[in-house]
Amino acid sequence: MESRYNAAAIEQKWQCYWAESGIDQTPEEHNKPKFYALSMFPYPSGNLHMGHVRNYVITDAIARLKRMQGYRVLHPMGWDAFGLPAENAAIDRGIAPAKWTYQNIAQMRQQLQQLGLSLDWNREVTTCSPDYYKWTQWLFLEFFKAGLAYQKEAAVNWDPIDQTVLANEQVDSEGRSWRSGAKVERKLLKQWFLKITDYAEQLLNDLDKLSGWPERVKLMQANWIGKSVGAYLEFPIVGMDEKIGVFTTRPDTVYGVTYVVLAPEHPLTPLVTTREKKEAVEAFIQEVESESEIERTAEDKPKRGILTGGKAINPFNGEEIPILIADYVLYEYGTGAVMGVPAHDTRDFKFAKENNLPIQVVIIPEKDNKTILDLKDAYTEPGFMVNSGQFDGIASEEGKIKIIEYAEQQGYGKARIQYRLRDWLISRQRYWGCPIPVIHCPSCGIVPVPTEDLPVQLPEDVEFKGRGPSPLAMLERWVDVPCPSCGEPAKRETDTMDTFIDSSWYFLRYTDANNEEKAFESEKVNDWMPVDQYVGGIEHAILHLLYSRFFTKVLRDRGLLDFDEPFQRLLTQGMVQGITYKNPNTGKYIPPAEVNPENPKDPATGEPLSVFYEKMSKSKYNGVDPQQVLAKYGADTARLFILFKAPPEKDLEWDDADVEGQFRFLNRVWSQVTEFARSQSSSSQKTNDKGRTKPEKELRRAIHTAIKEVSADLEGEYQFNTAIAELMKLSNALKDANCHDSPVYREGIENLVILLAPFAPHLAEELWHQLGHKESVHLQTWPQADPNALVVDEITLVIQIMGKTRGTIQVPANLDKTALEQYARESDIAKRYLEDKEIKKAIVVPNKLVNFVIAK
RNA sequence: GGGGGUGUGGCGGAAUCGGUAGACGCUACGGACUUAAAAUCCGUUGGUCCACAAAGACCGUAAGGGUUCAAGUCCCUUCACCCCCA
Repeated sequence: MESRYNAAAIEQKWQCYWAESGIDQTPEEHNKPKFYALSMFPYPSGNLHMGHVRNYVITDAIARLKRMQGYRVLHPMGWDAFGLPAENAAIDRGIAPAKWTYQNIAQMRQQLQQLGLSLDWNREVTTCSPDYYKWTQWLFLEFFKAGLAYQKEAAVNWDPIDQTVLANEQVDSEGRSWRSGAKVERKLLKQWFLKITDYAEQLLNDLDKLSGWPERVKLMQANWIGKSVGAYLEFPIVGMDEKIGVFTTRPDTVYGVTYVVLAPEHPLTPLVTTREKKEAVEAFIQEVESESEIERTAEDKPKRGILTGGKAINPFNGEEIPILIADYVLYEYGTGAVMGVPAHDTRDFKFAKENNLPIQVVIIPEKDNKTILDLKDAYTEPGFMVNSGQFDGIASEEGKIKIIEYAEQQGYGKARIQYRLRDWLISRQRYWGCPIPVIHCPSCGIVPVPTEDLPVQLPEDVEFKGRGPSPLAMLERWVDVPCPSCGEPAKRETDTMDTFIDSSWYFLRYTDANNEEKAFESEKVNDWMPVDQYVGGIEHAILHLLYSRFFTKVLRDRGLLDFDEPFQRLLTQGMVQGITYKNPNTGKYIPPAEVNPENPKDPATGEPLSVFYEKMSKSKYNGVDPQQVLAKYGADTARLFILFKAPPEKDLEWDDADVEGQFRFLNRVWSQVTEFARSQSSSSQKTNDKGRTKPEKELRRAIHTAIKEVSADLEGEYQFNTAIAELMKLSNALKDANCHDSPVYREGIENLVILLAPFAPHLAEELWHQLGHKESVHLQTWPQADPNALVVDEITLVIQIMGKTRGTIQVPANLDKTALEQYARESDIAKRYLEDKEIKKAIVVPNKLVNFVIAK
């Protein structure tokens, strides 16, 4: 037996033991309630960082707790393994993406195992593995069959030097490619989309079912979906049969329309442009083409527009109004055209002022006060309609309905609900992703790859040059295939899928991870799902979570599963921040190793540095490597520190001194328990259970208070920080107790070890065995507080005068109000303050306090 | 601009219902042990005042006001910071 706490030795020992005994595998018995604990799976970059550690430690503590509380727990792990970095490694270092990825996975898996996570590795899921992406492809075809996957022309970010499509995040804020530095262009290409907009209403409404989600995440999703209720109105073009359709949330302002704006890419643009304006319009379109969407719509940028020379008619009043094109109107959004009401829309107001367009007031704040408003800004509040023909005098809210009714009667338009949410563009012109399983046939069109031919495997003999189109597109022997339908020569789709597709169903696969016949067995998915507790970063608040919800609803409608929402409860953990030193004058970050923390100065210039906590990152030199922490203190200390330092959803400031503090605590527990274990083996245990002494009663109360408090802290919200504080109190109470040879002391020691097990699993296991137990501590039942032990016979009564606490006295518990008031009146404290004062009334809170109100 | 959130000692953070503000930990300081140091153990640690100590008083949860016997907690106003949307 080691006499000192040797984290490295015991952690290795028990990790081996757990692996051999299979204790972390998902139980199959169905007599217990299920609990599905899930962490967001990592991208296998090769190195575990503190953010990962925090994520997985939180989920593991929950999984271990739930097992002890009698649940059968599914707690799996996998890899979000497709993505760009693997291709960059291929380009920069000549290593095949698959090889690079699998190497990283092996390394990270090993790092994860050192944390002592109770994961079922038999259910490991790797999205780049053919036995996973076979089913990603199969699911894509389910979407295709349902009419939810389609191709259309869409503007993409095009790098003219590398001749490739870029994702938005590969374009910097100045609109340049991260790799080539070229100014990114917008180009129309045929792209695959998933029709998430068909589910917009459900995705919005079902947010109400997610009571276990943080409000702000739900709010972010609702904003992202962006439902707006309004009208679709049509403006006939002068001299043509065509009409310009617009969406507006303010049909009540339609009499104030003084112009119409088309997106430059709008198909009507060339038709409405007059000969005189043609040159200018074409030049403008070219200019806009080179701008990114962000540049075009940024609020602080001036809105640029140009007259096309064409005119439209406002069907409500028959007025002719000019047609413009402008950069801020996007073709992909809404109808690609907007009506301009400068008097009542802030953006239109600015645009009209900048472009000298007329402004017509049609809403006024007060009904009969027709004073012409001197508009310094748009009036966007509700009011009453004026200059609106037969609608004059109507309140604007009512006017919206009236205008829509009228438009429907006259055939000018109709009510419409519009969403900000757009269909999900899933095409990526890249190699390291899941191939889209369709074949383009000159005679049959788009033909899905037959199920028996799945997966469409990624070819391995591929060259990566770093420029040009996707390597897949250049691989003729892979692209050229016979059409599955007619047998004639055809071509494979060379786009791969957005990696968000891979992560939109991995949580389903875990429930049946090794199924070779199906993506998953419905019975198993329905048994384990929904995920009871999902844990991950707030950065996924919108996309990943929305896409996963979308997938779930589609698969439900395809009859593959029978629930509406995938994640019952969501915990968004805060960032892990490192101490950061920055020279405020030069803006340079200084590595902490070069700084004296007592007096932080720039080693180069001697200038004082600003010191703060910021998200760990290489460029700021403020990262802490988990490997080094594990090597120095062990996993249990790291786990305890992370859980204790801050509540899980708050940011966590990494502080070595606090890590040290947790290490000390574990050392104290170690000595406390091992000393007890030693004394037990030499001296026989005394058994004087009858009539406990006062110290025994007090210690028992401390023990059961700890059980009660720790359990309460982990119920509902997971307040690990206060739970661990309770364990520290219990340890302190055991230390101060002077009944070390009593059975109550053993009760305390054993409960301390059991309660510690979810947080410091290795140490708890070792100590449990040292106490003479043969079975794992992780198989123990979570203790229940004994209500008898919590009974107190004396309480501390607070005595207040006029609401100010003046002292406390000890009185018997559970006295009635009269008795309490009596004790309080007779106390020295009361006597001192109440001498020759008149007590007007006494407020008594049973078992808590007595407050005397006196005359002034 | 709209919406949401946060603000408590030197620091991280505690405080079911309105009922002893500062649990637990870190830091700092003092002491014990040691030839010495580290480690460990013991103590003190919101501020001000009363020469010190004790006893005590007053102030104190971003700022100001209110409700109440009693406010970190409820209401109003203001400020600062963060996030999302535009």
